[in-house]
Amino acid sequence: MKHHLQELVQSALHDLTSSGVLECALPESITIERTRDKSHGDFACNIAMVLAKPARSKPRELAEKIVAHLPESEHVAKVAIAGPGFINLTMAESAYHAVVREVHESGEAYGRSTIGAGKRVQVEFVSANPTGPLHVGHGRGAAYGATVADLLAAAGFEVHREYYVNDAGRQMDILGTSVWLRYLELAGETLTFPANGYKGDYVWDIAATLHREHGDAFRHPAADVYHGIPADEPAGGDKEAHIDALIMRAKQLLGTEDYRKVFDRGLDTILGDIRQDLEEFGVVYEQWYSERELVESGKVDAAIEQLKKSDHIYEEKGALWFRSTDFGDEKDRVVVRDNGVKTYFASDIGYHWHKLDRGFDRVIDVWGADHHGYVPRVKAALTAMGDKEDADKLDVLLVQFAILYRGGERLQMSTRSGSFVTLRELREEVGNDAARFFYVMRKCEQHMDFDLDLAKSQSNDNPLFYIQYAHARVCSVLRQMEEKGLSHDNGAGLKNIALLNETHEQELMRTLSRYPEIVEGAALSHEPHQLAHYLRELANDFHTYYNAHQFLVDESGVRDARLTLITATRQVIANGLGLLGVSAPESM
RNA sequence: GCCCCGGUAGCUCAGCUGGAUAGAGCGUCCCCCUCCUAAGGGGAAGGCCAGAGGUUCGAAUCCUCUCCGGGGCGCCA
Repeated sequence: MKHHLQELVQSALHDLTSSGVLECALPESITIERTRDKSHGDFACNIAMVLAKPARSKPRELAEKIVAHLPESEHVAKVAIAGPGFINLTMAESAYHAVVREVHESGEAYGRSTIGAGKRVQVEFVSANPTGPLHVGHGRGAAYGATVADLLAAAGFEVHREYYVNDAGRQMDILGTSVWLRYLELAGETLTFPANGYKGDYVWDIAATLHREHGDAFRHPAADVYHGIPADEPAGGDKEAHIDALIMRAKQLLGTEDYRKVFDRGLDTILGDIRQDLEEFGVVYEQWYSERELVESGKVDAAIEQLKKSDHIYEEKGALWFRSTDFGDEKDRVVVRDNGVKTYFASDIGYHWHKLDRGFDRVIDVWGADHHGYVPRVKAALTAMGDKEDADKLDVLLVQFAILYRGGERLQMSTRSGSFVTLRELREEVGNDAARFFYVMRKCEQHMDFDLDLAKSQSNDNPLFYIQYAHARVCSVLRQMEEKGLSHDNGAGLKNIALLNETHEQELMRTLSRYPEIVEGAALSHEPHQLAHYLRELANDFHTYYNAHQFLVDESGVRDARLTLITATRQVIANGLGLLGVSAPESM
């Protein structure tokens, strides 16, 4: 609908320039907006005011010329010039009738577009270290990333969803070592667990499995394990040095092969749990990209070489530094530590370099807001290795924290307090639908208060309930219809569509017509909350209509037309909820 | 100290790529079931858009400064 109007104005402008009446450059796109106030028609165009200055003309005079050249359209009922020079357009009722027809013809595809033109977009999200189960903070990134990806797909982009698995590096070694130490305890050794180790119950579970499968095969006397290890923090030492030494000892005593077995048992268990958790949450990936494979393929080294070649690497205090300050970062960054170990940043340079190499037109990273300081250095590396254009292909979307509330009380989310922290627990408490919906109800850069009681409530305080109820109500009406021995025919409904002349019906049709614009806008701006808010409005229009009018009336023409309208509404609600990863129940 | 995000109705938030009288839900008050789910609907009250400057035909929206919240600034990942 909007695109149609843009074309009309475009054509008028074209006429004016080619006939020499208008002598100035035309803007790339013409802004057509929905009016806030119905007395201004359905759409407003500010083009006359925008062009007034370059065309050295008065806005209203220019508007008159444009209006005079607007091509005829069966869908436009009225054109008026108003205020400082707005061109107000009123659509014919037939335009809205056409929308209802289109909803039924397109079905699940209504709202999808081709504006993405098949451009390849990679969306990388969650990517939590597989050192423990996902917590509620990851949940927001999961819901947000998955929805952005689905919206982009609906807008015609070719989307590649990816999880970057940090299955290499020090944190994973700490996990492996933690598992081994717990295993030793289960095998009967007595030891003091390191302050910096992973203390969650899941580590015990993994250790138990390991012990069940391998018996005492990996057992070594605690005295040997701790011999010569520097003191831990509680004993007045450095917890980092302590755990690093234990990792070294584990590798030494177990040997490469056995260490890998212990390590992989931890990794596979946790990663399997994460995959299952996400899958149950309706979050699926095209690819799980392994950091270990990235490192082993030599891509990280190649990236460092590339930086060396272009003279962006220098050595200082035994470490290798990337001169990121040349590209606007606030300080230079270490890529290889003085002990020869590559930093996480080094892997990330290799990873992002490879991302661009894979030919994506755009690359989106969804990160927690606490990583914001990390953005300039990754962009710096991409610029250093390629050019500014490469770095510009990367969009980093930062997601702020969610704070959980229950009974008006803020929940402590520390692991220690034992109060609920994992995504799985959240899903079990409020359900997948509410979790998905509430996570994306707010802009990602907005700090979010997640009210658990609200998410569970069955009333219109709860926007999700309210939307799902609208869907269920339509289904209920159809069930009632069958009970009355009536039947419904969309074809007949569409033939009688002009009978829908109640204000509530026109309102509802207008809202339905906005859906494609909402999906497109939400996709391009990476803002799922726009869709969530829209669905609330649509549900509101429906509930209002439901209260004001009876659908199952005796007159079959009106009845068919009304049922056609409400089933179209049901379709749009289902489509919208589908994009948010939420179900559309037939009864509640 | 530097950087990022936020500050809009009593509460939670939309609106922010500048547009016409600033919106929604909750809460408060009033009203609506002989009728398809009242698990719903309608209406009212409620605002110095944190503050001060600037840009312009026009600013909640853009720029600068100040104040108040939250987060981040490792040879951690």
